[in-house]
Amino acid sequence: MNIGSVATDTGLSAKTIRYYEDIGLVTPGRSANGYRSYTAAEVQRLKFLQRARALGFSIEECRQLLSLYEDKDRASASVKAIALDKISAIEVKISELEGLRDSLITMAAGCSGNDLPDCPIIDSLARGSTEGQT
Amino acid sequence: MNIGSVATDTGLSAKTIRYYEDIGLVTPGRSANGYRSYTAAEVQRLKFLQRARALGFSIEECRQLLSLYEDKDRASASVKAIALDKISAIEVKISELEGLRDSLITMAAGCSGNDLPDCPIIDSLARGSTEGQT
DNA sequence: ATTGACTTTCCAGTTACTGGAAGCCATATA
DNA sequence: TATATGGCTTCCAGTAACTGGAAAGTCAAT
Repeated sequence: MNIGSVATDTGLSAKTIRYYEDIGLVTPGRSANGYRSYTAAEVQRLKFLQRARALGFSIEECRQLLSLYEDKDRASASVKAIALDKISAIEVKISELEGLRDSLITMAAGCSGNDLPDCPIIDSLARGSTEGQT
Repeated sequence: MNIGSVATDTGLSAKTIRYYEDIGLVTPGRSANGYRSYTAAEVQRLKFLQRARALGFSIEECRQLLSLYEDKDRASASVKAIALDKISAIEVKISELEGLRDSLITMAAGCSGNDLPDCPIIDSLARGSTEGQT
Protein backbone atom coordinates (compact mmCIF):
# COMPACT_ATOMS: atom_id res chain seq x y z
CA MET A 1 0.00 0.00 0.00
CA ASN A 2 1.35 3.41 -0.99
CA ILE A 3 1.63 6.31 1.37
CA GLY A 4 -1.37 8.20 -0.01
CA SER A 5 -3.82 5.38 0.62
CA VAL A 6 -2.31 4.80 4.03
CA ALA A 7 -2.83 8.47 4.79
CA THR A 8 -6.50 8.20 3.82
CA ASP A 9 -6.92 5.02 5.84
CA THR A 10 -5.24 6.25 9.00
CA GLY A 11 -6.32 9.86 9.03
CA LEU A 12 -2.69 10.95 9.18
CA SER A 13 -1.06 13.16 6.54
CA ALA A 14 1.63 11.72 4.27
CA LYS A 15 3.99 14.26 5.80
CA THR A 16 3.24 12.97 9.25
CA ILE A 17 3.69 9.36 8.19
CA ARG A 18 7.13 10.16 6.74
CA TYR A 19 7.93 12.00 9.93
CA TYR A 20 7.02 8.93 11.97
CA GLU A 21 9.42 6.99 9.81
CA ASP A 22 12.18 9.55 10.40
CA ILE A 23 11.84 9.11 14.13
CA GLY A 24 11.72 5.35 13.84
CA LEU A 25 8.10 4.61 14.67
CA VAL A 26 7.06 2.82 11.49
CA THR A 27 9.63 1.89 8.83
CA PRO A 28 8.06 0.41 5.71
CA GLY A 29 9.89 -1.36 2.90
CA ARG A 30 10.18 0.07 -0.59
CA SER A 31 8.71 -0.98 -3.90
CA ALA A 32 10.88 -1.35 -6.99
CA ASN A 33 10.13 2.27 -7.93
CA GLY A 34 11.33 3.55 -4.57
CA TYR A 35 7.86 4.24 -3.19
CA ARG A 36 7.16 3.33 0.42
CA SER A 37 5.15 0.12 0.67
CA TYR A 38 3.14 -0.50 3.84
CA THR A 39 2.04 -3.89 5.14
CA ALA A 40 -1.27 -4.33 6.93
CA ALA A 41 0.59 -4.53 10.24
CA GLU A 42 2.33 -1.23 9.57
CA VAL A 43 -0.97 0.41 8.69
CA GLN A 44 -2.33 -0.96 11.94
CA ARG A 45 0.58 0.54 13.86
CA LEU A 46 -0.11 3.89 12.23
CA LYS A 47 -3.79 3.72 13.16
CA PHE A 48 -2.76 2.92 16.70
CA LEU A 49 -0.50 5.97 16.67
CA GLN A 50 -3.22 8.19 15.28
CA ARG A 51 -5.58 7.21 18.09
CA ALA A 52 -3.03 7.48 20.84
CA ARG A 53 -1.91 10.91 19.62
CA ALA A 54 -5.53 12.07 19.42
CA LEU A 55 -5.89 11.03 23.06
CA GLY A 56 -3.07 13.36 23.96
CA PHE A 57 -0.21 10.90 24.35
CA SER A 58 3.14 12.38 23.38
CA ILE A 59 5.29 10.75 20.75
CA GLU A 60 7.50 9.22 23.43
CA GLU A 61 4.48 7.84 25.27
CA CYS A 62 3.23 6.45 21.97
CA ARG A 63 6.56 4.74 21.50
CA GLN A 64 6.12 3.05 24.88
CA LEU A 65 2.51 2.13 24.18
CA LEU A 66 3.45 0.68 20.81
CA SER A 67 6.06 -1.57 22.34
CA LEU A 68 3.56 -2.67 24.97
CA TYR A 69 1.01 -3.18 22.20
CA GLU A 70 3.35 -5.55 20.43
CA ASP A 71 4.55 -7.34 23.53
CA LYS A 72 1.98 -10.05 24.06
CA ASP A 73 3.37 -10.89 27.48
CA ARG A 74 3.43 -7.50 29.13
CA ALA A 75 1.37 -6.86 32.24
CA SER A 76 -1.74 -4.74 31.80
CA ALA A 77 -0.54 -2.78 34.85
CA SER A 78 2.29 -1.22 32.84
CA VAL A 79 -0.21 0.13 30.33
CA LYS A 80 -2.61 1.28 32.98
CA ALA A 81 0.15 3.21 34.76
CA ILE A 82 0.81 5.25 31.63
CA ALA A 83 -2.90 5.96 31.19
CA LEU A 84 -3.31 7.04 34.81
CA ASP A 85 -0.32 9.35 34.57
CA LYS A 86 -1.81 10.90 31.49
CA ILE A 87 -5.17 11.37 33.22
CA SER A 88 -3.47 13.21 36.10
CA ALA A 89 -1.51 15.41 33.73
CA ILE A 90 -4.67 16.28 31.83
CA GLU A 91 -6.48 17.15 35.04
CA VAL A 92 -3.67 19.46 36.10
CA LYS A 93 -3.83 21.15 32.73
CA ILE A 94 -7.62 21.53 32.98
CA SER A 95 -7.31 23.16 36.40
CA GLU A 96 -4.72 25.59 35.14
CA LEU A 97 -6.90 26.56 32.23
CA GLU A 98 -9.92 26.99 34.50
CA GLY A 99 -7.86 29.31 36.65
CA LEU A 100 -6.83 31.37 33.65
CA ARG A 101 -10.36 31.48 32.37
CA ASP A 102 -11.71 32.65 35.71
CA SER A 103 -9.11 35.40 35.96
CA LEU A 104 -9.99 36.59 32.49
CA ILE A 105 -13.70 36.46 33.23
CA THR A 106 -13.19 38.51 36.36
CA MET A 107 -11.21 41.07 34.44
CA ALA A 108 -13.61 41.20 31.52
CA ALA A 109 -16.63 41.52 33.79
CA GLY A 110 -15.24 44.78 35.14
CA CYS A 111 -14.71 46.21 31.69
CA SER A 112 -17.52 48.21 30.15
CA GLY A 113 -16.34 47.39 26.65
CA ASN A 114 -17.33 50.77 25.31
CA ASP A 115 -15.34 53.33 23.31
CA LEU A 116 -13.89 54.94 26.39
CA PRO A 117 -10.23 54.32 27.21
CA ASP A 118 -10.93 53.21 30.75
CA CYS A 119 -10.23 49.47 30.91
CA PRO A 120 -9.90 47.30 34.02
CA ILE A 121 -8.34 44.48 31.98
CA ILE A 122 -5.37 46.56 30.99
CA ASP A 123 -5.24 48.01 34.48
CA SER A 124 -4.99 44.63 36.12
CA LEU A 125 -2.35 43.47 33.66
CA ALA A 126 -0.39 46.61 34.43
CA ARG A 127 -0.84 46.34 38.16
CA GLY A 128 -0.63 42.62 38.55
CA SER A 129 -3.98 41.81 40.06
CA THR A 130 -7.05 39.93 38.93
CA GLU A 131 -9.32 41.91 41.25
CA GLY A 132 -11.19 45.00 40.20
CA GLN A 133 -9.24 48.15 40.90
CA THR A 134 -10.03 50.57 43.71
CA MET B 1 19.00 48.43 35.70
CA ASN B 2 20.90 45.38 34.49
CA ILE B 3 19.22 42.32 33.08
CA GLY B 4 19.77 40.16 36.15
CA SER B 5 17.91 42.52 38.49
CA VAL B 6 15.19 42.97 35.91
CA ALA B 7 14.84 39.20 35.74
CA THR B 8 14.43 39.02 39.51
CA ASP B 9 11.93 41.89 39.49
CA THR B 10 9.77 40.60 36.69
CA GLY B 11 9.93 36.88 37.28
CA LEU B 12 11.21 36.35 33.76
CA SER B 13 14.53 34.70 32.99
CA ALA B 14 17.37 36.73 31.47
CA LYS B 15 17.15 34.44 28.47
CA THR B 16 13.48 35.25 28.01
CA ILE B 17 14.09 38.97 28.37
CA ARG B 18 16.74 38.83 25.64
CA TYR B 19 14.35 36.82 23.54
CA TYR B 20 11.67 39.49 23.96
CA GLU B 21 14.22 42.00 22.74
CA ASP B 22 15.02 39.84 19.70
CA ILE B 23 11.38 39.84 18.69
CA GLY B 24 11.04 43.56 19.31
CA LEU B 25 8.90 43.64 22.43
CA VAL B 26 11.22 45.57 24.74
CA THR B 27 14.40 47.14 23.42
CA PRO B 28 16.55 48.66 26.15
CA GLY B 29 19.51 50.97 25.66
CA ARG B 30 23.06 49.96 26.51
CA SER B 31 25.49 51.10 29.20
CA ALA B 32 29.05 52.12 28.31
CA ASN B 33 30.19 48.54 28.96
CA GLY B 34 27.67 47.13 26.51
CA TYR B 35 25.31 45.80 29.14
CA ARG B 36 21.57 46.21 28.59
CA SER B 37 20.17 49.02 30.69
CA TYR B 38 16.46 49.01 31.48
CA THR B 39 14.36 52.04 32.36
CA ALA B 40 11.49 51.79 34.84
CA ALA B 41 9.02 51.95 31.94
CA GLU B 42 10.75 49.03 30.24
CA VAL B 43 10.66 46.99 33.42
CA GLN B 44 6.97 47.81 33.66
CA ARG B 45 6.42 46.57 30.10
CA LEU B 46 8.18 43.34 30.97
CA LYS B 47 6.03 42.87 34.06
CA PHE B 48 2.99 43.46 31.91
CA LEU B 49 4.25 40.80 29.50
CA GLN B 50 4.93 38.34 32.28
CA ARG B 51 1.38 38.64 33.55
CA ALA B 52 -0.25 38.49 30.16
CA ARG B 53 1.81 35.41 29.20
CA ALA B 54 0.90 33.75 32.49
CA LEU B 55 -2.75 34.31 31.60
CA GLY B 56 -2.24 32.37 28.41
CA PHE B 57 -2.00 35.21 25.91
CA SER B 58 0.28 34.38 22.99
CA ILE B 59 3.22 36.60 22.15
CA GLU B 60 1.27 38.15 19.29
CA GLU B 61 -1.68 38.84 21.56
CA CYS B 62 0.73 40.37 24.05
CA ARG B 63 2.05 42.61 21.34
CA GLN B 64 -1.49 43.85 20.70
CA LEU B 65 -2.23 44.26 24.38
CA LEU B 66 0.99 46.16 24.90
CA SER B 67 0.12 48.62 22.16
CA LEU B 68 -3.35 49.04 23.65
CA TYR B 69 -1.73 49.43 27.06
CA GLU B 70 0.36 52.30 25.79
CA ASP B 71 -2.38 53.94 23.74
CA LYS B 72 -4.17 56.14 26.21
CA ASP B 73 -7.02 56.83 23.77
CA ARG B 74 -7.96 53.30 22.72
CA ALA B 75 -11.46 52.04 23.45
CA SER B 76 -11.82 49.54 26.26
CA ALA B 77 -13.92 47.48 23.84
CA SER B 78 -10.86 46.57 21.80
CA VAL B 79 -9.19 45.14 24.87
CA LYS B 80 -12.32 43.36 26.01
CA ALA B 81 -12.69 41.72 22.59
CA ILE B 82 -9.26 40.14 22.91
CA ALA B 83 -10.04 38.92 26.42
CA LEU B 84 -13.38 37.42 25.37
CA ASP B 85 -11.77 35.65 22.42
CA LYS B 86 -9.20 34.21 24.75
CA ILE B 87 -11.86 33.05 27.18
CA SER B 88 -13.65 31.20 24.36
CA ALA B 89 -10.44 29.59 23.17
CA ILE B 90 -9.64 28.45 26.70
CA GLU B 91 -13.10 26.96 27.10
CA VAL B 92 -12.74 25.03 23.87
CA LYS B 93 -9.41 23.70 25.07
CA ILE B 94 -10.90 22.70 28.41
CA SER B 95 -13.71 20.79 26.71
CA GLU B 96 -11.25 18.96 24.52
CA LEU B 97 -9.15 17.95 27.49
CA GLU B 98 -12.23 16.81 29.41
CA GLY B 99 -13.14 14.61 26.46
CA LEU B 100 -9.68 13.09 26.39
CA ARG B 101 -9.71 12.56 30.11
CA ASP B 102 -13.09 10.84 30.01
CA SER B 103 -11.98 8.52 27.23
CA LEU B 104 -8.89 7.61 29.17
CA ILE B 105 -10.87 7.07 32.35
CA THR B 106 -13.27 4.79 30.51
CA MET B 107 -10.39 2.79 29.12
CA ALA B 108 -8.50 2.62 32.41
CA ALA B 109 -11.62 1.58 34.32
CA GLY B 110 -11.86 -1.54 32.20
CA CYS B 111 -8.26 -2.50 32.84
CA SER B 112 -7.53 -4.74 35.77
CA GLY B 113 -3.99 -3.37 36.07
CA ASN B 114 -2.58 -6.70 37.13
CA ASP B 115 0.35 -8.70 35.74
CA LEU B 116 -1.75 -10.38 33.08
CA PRO B 117 -1.31 -9.32 29.48
CA ASP B 118 -5.01 -8.71 28.91
CA CYS B 119 -5.49 -4.94 28.59
CA PRO B 120 -8.58 -3.11 27.36
CA ILE B 121 -6.61 0.12 27.00
CA ILE B 122 -4.33 -1.36 24.39
CA ASP B 123 -7.28 -3.12 22.82
CA SER B 124 -9.24 0.05 22.37
CA LEU B 125 -6.23 1.88 20.94
CA ALA B 126 -5.79 -0.99 18.52
CA ARG B 127 -9.44 -1.21 17.57
CA GLY B 128 -10.32 2.42 17.65
CA SER B 129 -12.98 2.52 20.31
CA THR B 130 -13.30 4.01 23.76
CA GLU B 131 -15.88 1.48 24.85
CA GLY B 132 -15.09 -1.74 26.65
CA GLN B 133 -14.56 -4.63 24.22
CA THR B 134 -17.14 -7.33 23.61
C1' DA C 1 46.43 38.80 40.23
C1' DT C 2 42.77 36.02 40.70
C1' DT C 3 38.28 34.43 41.83
C1' DG C 4 33.38 34.39 41.04
C1' DA C 5 29.35 36.42 39.56
C1' DC C 6 27.32 38.75 35.78
C1' DT C 7 27.10 39.94 31.13
C1' DT C 8 27.69 39.47 25.99
C1' DT C 9 26.78 36.87 21.38
C1' DC C 10 25.85 32.91 18.84
C1' DC C 11 24.40 28.27 17.81
C1' DA C 12 21.63 24.39 18.67
C1' DG C 13 17.77 21.88 20.59
C1' DT C 14 13.00 21.38 22.08
C1' DT C 15 7.63 19.23 20.11
C1' DA C 16 5.37 17.46 16.39
C1' DC C 17 4.78 18.42 12.68
C1' DT C 18 3.83 21.58 8.06
C1' DG C 19 5.03 24.01 3.71
C1' DG C 20 7.47 24.31 -0.32
C1' DA C 21 10.80 23.39 -4.01
C1' DA C 22 12.80 20.37 -7.43
C1' DG C 23 12.42 16.31 -9.66
C1' DC C 24 11.09 11.30 -10.63
C1' DC C 25 7.07 8.01 -11.63
C1' DA C 26 2.50 6.38 -13.39
C1' DT C 27 -1.55 6.65 -15.95
C1' DA C 28 -4.87 8.55 -19.06
C1' DT C 29 -5.99 11.21 -22.86
C1' DA C 30 -5.42 13.66 -27.39
C1' DT D 1 3.82 9.97 -28.89
C1' DA D 2 3.45 13.96 -26.35
C1' DT D 3 1.67 15.79 -22.45
C1' DA D 4 -1.06 16.77 -18.55
C1' DT D 5 -2.15 15.39 -14.01
C1' DG D 6 -1.39 13.55 -9.80
C1' DG D 7 1.37 10.87 -6.61
C1' DC D 8 5.73 9.99 -4.92
C1' DT D 9 10.72 11.14 -3.60
C1' DT D 10 14.25 14.04 -0.86
C1' DC D 11 15.77 18.01 1.43
C1' DC D 12 15.50 22.51 3.60
C1' DA D 13 13.16 25.72 6.38
C1' DG D 14 9.76 27.39 9.56
C1' DT D 15 6.46 27.15 13.40
C1' DA D 16 5.96 28.87 19.31
C1' DA D 17 8.37 30.37 22.83
C1' DC D 18 11.72 29.71 24.76
C1' DT D 19 16.09 26.93 27.05
C1' DG D 20 20.87 25.22 27.30
C1' DG D 21 25.50 25.76 26.55
C1' DA D 22 29.95 27.52 24.84
C1' DA D 23 33.42 31.13 24.58
C1' DA D 24 34.62 35.41 26.00
C1' DG D 25 34.34 40.21 28.02
C1' DT D 26 33.30 42.97 32.61
C1' DC D 27 32.97 44.08 37.45
C1' DA D 28 33.76 43.95 42.41
C1' DA D 29 36.18 42.07 46.01
C1' DT D 30 40.03 39.77 48.04
